[in-house]
Amino acid sequence: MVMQKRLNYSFDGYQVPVIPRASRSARGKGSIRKKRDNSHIHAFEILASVAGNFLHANESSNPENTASAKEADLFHGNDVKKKHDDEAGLFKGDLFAHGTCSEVTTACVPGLQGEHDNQRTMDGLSFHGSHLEGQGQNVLEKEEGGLKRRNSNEKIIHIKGNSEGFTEPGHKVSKDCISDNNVEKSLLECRKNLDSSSHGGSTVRKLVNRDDDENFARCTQSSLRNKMSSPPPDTPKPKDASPITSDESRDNSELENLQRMYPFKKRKFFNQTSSSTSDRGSHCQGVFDFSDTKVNSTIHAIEESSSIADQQVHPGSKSCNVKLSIKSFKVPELFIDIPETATIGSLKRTVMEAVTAILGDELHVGILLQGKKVRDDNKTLIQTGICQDDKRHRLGFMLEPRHSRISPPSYNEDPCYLTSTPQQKLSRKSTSLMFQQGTYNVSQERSLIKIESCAEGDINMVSSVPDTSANNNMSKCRALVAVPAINMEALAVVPLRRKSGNPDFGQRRIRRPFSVLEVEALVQAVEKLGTGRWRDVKQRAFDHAKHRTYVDLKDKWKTLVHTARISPQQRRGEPVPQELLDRVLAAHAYWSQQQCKHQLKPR
DNA sequence: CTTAGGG
DNA sequence: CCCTAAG
Repeated sequence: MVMQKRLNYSFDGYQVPVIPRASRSARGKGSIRKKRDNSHIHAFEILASVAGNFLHANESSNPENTASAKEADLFHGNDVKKKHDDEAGLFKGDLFAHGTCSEVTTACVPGLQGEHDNQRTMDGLSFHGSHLEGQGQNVLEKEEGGLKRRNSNEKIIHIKGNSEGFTEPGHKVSKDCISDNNVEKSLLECRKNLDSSSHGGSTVRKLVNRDDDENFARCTQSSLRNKMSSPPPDTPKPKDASPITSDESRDNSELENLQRMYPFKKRKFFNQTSSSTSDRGSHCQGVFDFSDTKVNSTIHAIEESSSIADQQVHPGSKSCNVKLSIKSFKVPELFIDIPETATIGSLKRTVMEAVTAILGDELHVGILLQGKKVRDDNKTLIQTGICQDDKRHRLGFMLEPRHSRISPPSYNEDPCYLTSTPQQKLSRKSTSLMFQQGTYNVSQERSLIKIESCAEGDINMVSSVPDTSANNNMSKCRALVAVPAINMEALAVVPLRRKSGNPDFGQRRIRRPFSVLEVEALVQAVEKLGTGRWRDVKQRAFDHAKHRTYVDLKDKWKTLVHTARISPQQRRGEPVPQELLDRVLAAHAYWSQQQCKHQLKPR
């Protein structure tokens, strides 16, 4: 693995402009898929194929698996008759034939981290203490506040303390399962490993894909799927779980962690057409800076109209309006750790993601007066002491989870407590993002997350006071984000559905570009199955990628064919290796021909 | 539910 | 990606 120099950017606070309601809703219409994808998300996604980048080298070294060999098999008639053979047969020598997974990396699964030292690589995301409430948190690293890295310095996103719920989905695969020979056996082995959650031993390597749950082709297996998906997202974890060191608990943790793994990269802003930015929901809560209590009227001016302001004015007092102008909300300091080789686009996305991590959806505003949270929504401004005279020194706003129920700190469940300072020990549970069966949803529980200093509590929160405590708190609210140098394209966006709304509330699915790995998997599957069996292709190579429907695959193939035909200059997006495109054309030509033959001479 | 294609 | 006619 190449060590890449990383650049660190630190944002001491991130200004989040107050966005007029009208400006959001990027995608207003479109209908959300009416039918739910029945496939379930699997935390353990196996990459059955190798990234295109690795293909060349591997293919050349292993005659048995060379593309040419396979193609010979595929495109020279012999295999045609088997077109509709049983699936088992199809697994033979195709998907896994291309290259070997020698380049697999290991997912840095929270909870596994530090436990499996034998894992070759632990690339992935690592979040300290933040999320993973309850489940599996016991396995979180307890190291104090630092970013922990495994091996390479890449692909690590570490949110320190404040942000929660983001973990990288670990796509792992046992190397054994991708051995050159006996693919089927390997497959079984793989499944077995997955099923048993690495009972087989610590030698299981995990292949990770920084992408979401997407990229990859995996060892699809229904049994696995069932297993993985069976436990309800909210299945309570055994609180009295045995020490993490036990394989079993580790496995469980692993499963759970994986289940809740959520790519940091998922954005969740733009969705809902008609919702306000602030009610999006967040993974954590932030404290923000409130500028002026009374400023000239600006479009941002907030008069006494909000919940608080709507209250009746204190009887007897002159009803004067309090005008507030929140120029921007400030997000806690963000640390970005990104390779020098990363692109500007990557940096932007990284920052976006970091911000998104902090400002999720379903947020609501909290009011702080003189550092204390004003909990009574029914009080009037004047009753509360917010009036023109207050100026800015006493009023503060903060973003917090919508249903911020602060529960007594459960040190057992919240890893965060292990590393937090007393002030940071704020409720931070149920923050994990999870995949719900059939849909990419963020756990609703995620709304419980908060950023330390922003927690509900009477800690001296922030606020507007431009000095001391605010700064201190701010410094604690940092998010350190490391980003992989590559594959940023794979950072897909995930649709976030409003918890309140009808999930099926028409919404166009977010665009999730295919990664090279996915393309590779698709190509391989199509080479083997042909272009008219998308259902099978899906099952074969994208079985666990619930967000990839067979229609998507068909569409992707269509675009791949198109892409392969146009000049490289005209191509956009993450470049697809020419080798793959060549295969696309070859396969396309081959299967088109087959189709013709079939039509002309059905029998 | 799948395919196949146009949008 | 979406929408849909067809099978």
